[in-house]
Amino acid sequence: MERHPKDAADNSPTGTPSDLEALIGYNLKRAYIIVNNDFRNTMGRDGFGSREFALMSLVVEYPQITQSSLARLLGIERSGLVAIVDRLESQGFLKRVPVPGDRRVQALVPLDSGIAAYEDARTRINQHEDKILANLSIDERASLLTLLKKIRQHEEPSR
Amino acid sequence: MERHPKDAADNSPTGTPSDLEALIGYNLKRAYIIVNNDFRNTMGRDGFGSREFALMSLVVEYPQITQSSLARLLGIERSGLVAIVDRLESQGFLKRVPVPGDRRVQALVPLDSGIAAYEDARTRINQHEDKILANLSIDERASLLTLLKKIRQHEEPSR
DNA sequence: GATATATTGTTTACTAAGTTAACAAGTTAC
DNA sequence: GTAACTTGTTAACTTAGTAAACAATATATC
Repeated sequence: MERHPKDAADNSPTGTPSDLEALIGYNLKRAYIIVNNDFRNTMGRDGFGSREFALMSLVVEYPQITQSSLARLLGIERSGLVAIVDRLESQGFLKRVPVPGDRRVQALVPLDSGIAAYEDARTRINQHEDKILANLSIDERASLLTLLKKIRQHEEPSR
Repeated sequence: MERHPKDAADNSPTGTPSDLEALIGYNLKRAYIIVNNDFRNTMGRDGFGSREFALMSLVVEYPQITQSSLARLLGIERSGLVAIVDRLESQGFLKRVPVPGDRRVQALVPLDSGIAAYEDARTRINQHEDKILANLSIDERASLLTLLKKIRQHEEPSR
């Protein structure tokens, strides 16, 4: 009952590898969508989204980091960060603290429950990556990482 | 004048490769964003978006293809396709034609100006891919393509 | 020390690229 | 003939952002 009615009208997948399938950009997008969907499924409705996770990861690694630094590291706009930080703060995962030297700045500090949630997410994400990369050998994973980073060299250094 | 004021407050990038940077998912997303942005810049304000291009590519390759087949091939919902097809039709790049055997279906047929626009986009996209993949050798490109396709094997076969 | 320029966090309004649910019209399976 | 399904479509919604403006504060330059 899963069969699609070989549309009388069209002559779609003849097995020919289309132009499209030879494009890195197209494959990158499709792969990204799969990975992102599995990330969501793995983390569940209430868990970290990928932005929240990435942000917490950096806050845990660099306690007292500034929102502007964070935006630069994550490659997103300062304005976009606000909502993410708001959410994480309201969940009690981090707090904004004033910085002595500069009254414009509010440094982000991870709270205990935030660190715990991060560690927890971290292990679930390892499983998630193991799952989506099940078809790749260890070498292939390393290779993929390297290749993606080579593409990332096209990033504007920090704006 | 491009220097960022080494925030007195935070101890951000110490050169340590963060946890985050070791994740394929994160690198995939960052790479995807770069590629997508360059795609947009390459195609310009009025050119094809990536969805329009992908769709036109398949319509050119499989004239008379059905919207449902297209949605399956592209991995998106039928409902999402409608707006894209509307736009391409209003631009005179393709038309919907009724199909003799099945009155529910409207096959998509590329028009001459659509084929021309596609060919044109195609060459610009080749340049775009050459640009974003400039750091990769021919072998590395092939390898990247293969690895991305391996991730794509996790797609639900066609729903 | 005054003034110009820049940075920080924030709000608001916007856009892109989807999804889900519902529907009428038409088709296929039993 | 009826039940179940497919097709294209609309409408309402969600997610992940961007861009522009702003007040408060900091830095640089004369």
